[in-house]
Amino acid sequence: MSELYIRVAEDENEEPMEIPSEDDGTVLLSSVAAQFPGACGLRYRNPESQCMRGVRLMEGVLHAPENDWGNLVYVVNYPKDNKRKMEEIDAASAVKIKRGFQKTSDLIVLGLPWKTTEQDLKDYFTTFGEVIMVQVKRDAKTGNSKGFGFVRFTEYETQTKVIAQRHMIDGRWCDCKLPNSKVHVACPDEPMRSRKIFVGRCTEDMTTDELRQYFMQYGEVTDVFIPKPFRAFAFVTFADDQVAQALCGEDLIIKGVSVHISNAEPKHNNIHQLFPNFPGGSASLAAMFDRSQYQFPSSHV
DNA sequence: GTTGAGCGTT
Repeated sequence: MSELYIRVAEDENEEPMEIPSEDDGTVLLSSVAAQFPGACGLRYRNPESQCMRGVRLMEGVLHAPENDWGNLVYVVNYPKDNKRKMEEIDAASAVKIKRGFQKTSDLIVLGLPWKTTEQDLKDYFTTFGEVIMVQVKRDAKTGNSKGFGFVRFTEYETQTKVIAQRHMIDGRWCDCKLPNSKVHVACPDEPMRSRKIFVGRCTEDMTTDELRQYFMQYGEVTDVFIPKPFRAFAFVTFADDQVAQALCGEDLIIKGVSVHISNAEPKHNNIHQLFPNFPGGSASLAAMFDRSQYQFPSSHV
């Protein structure tokens, strides 16, 4: 109750980082994840038993043991396996890469300050890994930045890391994403397993932040979408499709309400809704789309 | 000479 900050580290022997607590003495999982992307909880060594203990987590809120965080160093938990760290998860996905041989692709960098140059971008992103291309998109006439650009890394691991976090560049928070044109091109012949879940029976008081905080315990959340006006459901997207698939069919309790998790259906399931003038039947078209790398514009797949 | 969600002239 007394501390404004609690000390958190990836490992007991590593340099701890101070994480702010809330007014009621709790700590938001999102506060931890802001410094340790992908974190799903905390643990600590109980001074009496010398055993590791989990910190109580309810709906994205971490509660102090014995109502007092004390002076302990708390250790970050990562999804799937408490002993497994983010690097090891990345290593696991590196196995997939070997199999499917995933190349790196250009990443779009959104939210750049107007003044940021390509040299600035290169200097910043080189701190993550070797950079092979940077671009700042500019108006052809004036030369003014359009506020976004592109970056390409040599290592796929670097790309994964960069996408997973936000970036403070010249005083503004920026996001790096796979460009729309490249989404799902990375693994063309893999069957599409959605990273997005449908959350049914939502109540109107559930906010995107609350849903994000809740679902973070299962894995890294990359997007939360609540249709407006209220329609009693939401979409949550995870970084890992396995996390999304594992939750399907579950009934989960959020803010005391039972919500139902199922697969997110594509928003558009009729080709002719997208291309009303396209000749011929839809069967061959559908087959074509199954094999294509096309992503439905602004849909929730 | 302004701006702030988005998606790439060469």
